[in-house]
Amino acid sequence: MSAMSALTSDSATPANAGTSPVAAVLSAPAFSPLYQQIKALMLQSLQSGEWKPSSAIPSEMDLAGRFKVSQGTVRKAIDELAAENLLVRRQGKGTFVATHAEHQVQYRFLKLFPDDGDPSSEGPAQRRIVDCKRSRASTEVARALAIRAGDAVLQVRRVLSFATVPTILEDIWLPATPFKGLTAERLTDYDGPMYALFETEFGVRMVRAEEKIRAVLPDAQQCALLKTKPTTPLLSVERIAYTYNDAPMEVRRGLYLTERHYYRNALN
Amino acid sequence: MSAMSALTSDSATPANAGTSPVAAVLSAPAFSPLYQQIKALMLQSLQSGEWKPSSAIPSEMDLAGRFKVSQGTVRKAIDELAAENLLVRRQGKGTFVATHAEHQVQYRFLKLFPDDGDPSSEGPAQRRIVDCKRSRASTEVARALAIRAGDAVLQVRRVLSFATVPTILEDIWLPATPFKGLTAERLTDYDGPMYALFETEFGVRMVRAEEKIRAVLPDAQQCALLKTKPTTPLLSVERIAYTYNDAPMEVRRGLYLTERHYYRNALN
DNA sequence: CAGTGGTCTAGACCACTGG
DNA sequence: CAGTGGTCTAGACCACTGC
Repeated sequence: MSAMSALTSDSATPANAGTSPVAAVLSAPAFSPLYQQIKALMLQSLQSGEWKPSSAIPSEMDLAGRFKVSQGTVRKAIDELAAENLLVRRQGKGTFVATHAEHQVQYRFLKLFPDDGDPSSEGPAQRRIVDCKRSRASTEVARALAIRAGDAVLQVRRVLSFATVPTILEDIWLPATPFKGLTAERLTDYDGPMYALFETEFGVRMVRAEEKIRAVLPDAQQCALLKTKPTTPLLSVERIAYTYNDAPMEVRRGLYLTERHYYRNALN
Repeated sequence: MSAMSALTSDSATPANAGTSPVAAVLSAPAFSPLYQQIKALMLQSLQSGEWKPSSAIPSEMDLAGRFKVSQGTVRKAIDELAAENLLVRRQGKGTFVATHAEHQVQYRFLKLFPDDGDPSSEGPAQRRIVDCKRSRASTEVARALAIRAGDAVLQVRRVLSFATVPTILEDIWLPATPFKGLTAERLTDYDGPMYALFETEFGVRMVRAEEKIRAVLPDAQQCALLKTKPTTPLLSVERIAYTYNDAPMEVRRGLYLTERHYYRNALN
């Protein structure tokens, strides 16, 4: 039964009934629960674009039928995807593909807050695109983006100001191929988080990121753009952002002025 | 049946069967799933010290019997407590109260890593207690610790060095009452994370923390302790650490030298 | 081998949303 | 009202640990 199922185990004999011959031979157990397999299949639907950002995915009962498993198993797969912020559950409405657009929780990856802790107190950020050009990847950028040194990249430089005070200077490197057609105009005209534009215009959804933070002093050019003195220490925030499958899709280096702001982090 | 149960709903009629009269009157629904109530009860056992760090809690079946609910409901409560790092599950062995002692994952709250990313490359940190004295809480410290300004606090200053290079200067404020008896000797002699000592000696377990990070320049005294120049920018890391119940139990201000290290953060 | 946590099922009912 | 996610149960079997 369920001969067409792409899954390892049979629905009539749950959970890899009787360790498979393969597993018995391999030194690595390679045991994978059913819900992990369903999760992997759902990830493919997200990655392939079958399920688009902000749209609803099939109901739990639908998916249970499609995958020939019980609702509870689908539930557990969705639970994990929701915990990773790939899906959003809304009781009574359905389960939706997460997005960087819409919602209050814009700027999900920006951890800089004004001293009073209330982002709304200073209104929306003013964004100025300083530069947007094609260039070639340095060895460092290439390594971070998992491409070859010298490959084409798009390079963006911008300044974010809060309450008219220049506060963030960012240099951004993007692989040229997925982001073909990105221009300064498009960045300037778009009203919303940059990652939302990446989703809608280029089908690239940033899923997670890692940041390395240091304290630095700005050089002359950076001082000019941020209108600071060369003796004012700044936060250097190096970010690598990843799409599905842990594929790096952006390198970003931010310089944060922390005289009236701080970088907030929660330790659990 | 189950007349002795401390829970809201009856095991024969699951999940608040028929919205309670109280809830119908109150404007706030005040609906709480069974597993949340079990979770709260388990939190009490942790908080009261009935279940001690690193020891095993009763098995899921035991708890299910004790609370007169099914194993699945207990499971969901434990799942959440494990996700919050309060419990640790070990298949085949049991569920254990998490601790800052033992295990590789020491220094869970320290996010500073050497440039090569491998904490083991530079060996264990050398710790030097510079000072440990009784004093009175400033208004800032008092607010953070939820005590009154002028209340007694313990103040600790220490320097951490990696590969003999002074790298972290920390000022720590602790409420005097729970930490009565803490001395410089005890801190110096103890071999392990400070939070592990807090657990074993004072029964205070740090559960989570929040950090505010800025870039600063050191003053003369800080320069002397870290052996740096006054023009070397440093990371200022202000931490408030909380025990159970979101009760703040420590304020800490760290100065991190980031010439050969970086503060790592994962964005999800 | 017994005991633990981990997975899976089938079915029931509840809470929430929208037409 | 139908449809969705959310909770709860009862029971079965699997994977892992240690005696």
